[in-house]
Amino acid sequence: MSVTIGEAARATGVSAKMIRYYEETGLLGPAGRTAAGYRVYSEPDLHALRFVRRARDLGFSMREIADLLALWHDRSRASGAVKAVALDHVADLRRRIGELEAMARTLEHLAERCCGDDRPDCPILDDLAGGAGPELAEASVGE
Amino acid sequence: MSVTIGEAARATGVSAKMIRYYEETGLLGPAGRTAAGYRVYSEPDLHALRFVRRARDLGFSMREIADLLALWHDRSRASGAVKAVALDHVADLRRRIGELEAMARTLEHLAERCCGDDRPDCPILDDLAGGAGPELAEASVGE
DNA sequence: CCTTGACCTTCCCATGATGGGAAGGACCAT
DNA sequence: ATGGTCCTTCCCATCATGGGAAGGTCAAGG
Repeated sequence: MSVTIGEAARATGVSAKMIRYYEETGLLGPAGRTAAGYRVYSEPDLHALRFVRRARDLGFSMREIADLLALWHDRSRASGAVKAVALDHVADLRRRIGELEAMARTLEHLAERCCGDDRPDCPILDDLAGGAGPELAEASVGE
Repeated sequence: MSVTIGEAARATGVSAKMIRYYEETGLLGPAGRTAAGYRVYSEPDLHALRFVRRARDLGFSMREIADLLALWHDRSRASGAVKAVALDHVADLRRRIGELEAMARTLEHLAERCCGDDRPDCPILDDLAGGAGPELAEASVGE
């Protein structure tokens, strides 16, 4: 019925280190203990660990996961509240994607113009050194 | 000709904190000092700081920036070496973009199916709780 | 000359999520 | 009883950045 932290880790894909950390920071309540002080996990505990694991896979921060766990445990929650958390997170993901995309595009443009052979001339370094630089990134984004 | 760290920070967009950190970690050589121990920066120093700033804006890690600085200072570098660093970084950016994109798509699919009103039923929480979950993310990526 | 305010110095601490590893106790099978 | 595998707590590192304290410096103005 109850398993040790190592078994819980294997069963949920959350490392023992992280399980202790989640407990320490209050994301999860304190685990049960054996007489010898070993942590023990029952089925509902494993369920919560899998929940956290899945939320982390979706990129939620621990703060957001704490909110989601509270909503999960609140049977009278409004689904709109959950949706709001999810969509906020999506907006954050989209923003980060946009930033990375702008960087990637700028670098791809620069790399295209770099012959990439033994000669030292390099538009990439020229850009970094402040040549014509910063505007290109903006232009690339809007393109 | 020479400016203090605060002026260098304003002139390059790199915070004084970070300028000291770059020096401490060896990314940049030790700055000159006044008799009183104040750091002083000349035009070439500011140029290097702008280089670092621009590279960070493009998402390069400090390790990569160290490589780029070395290539910049090496007048007999092969542009192919610079291009390789840049394209490695682009590949890393693209990989991260793909991961975030998969998360965003999964969440958007789940949010679409969530009515988002006062009722408690919520496919988002159902998914996190392990309902039908993990496969959906994979499917979304390949879609 | 002295004060005031803006600046500089170093040093320590925090972030967020994760891993590594040491020292020591617990448990189980032989 | 012994060895191997687990558990416990505690400390440290990551990566790049910021906050802030305690104290020295400098320039301007009274």
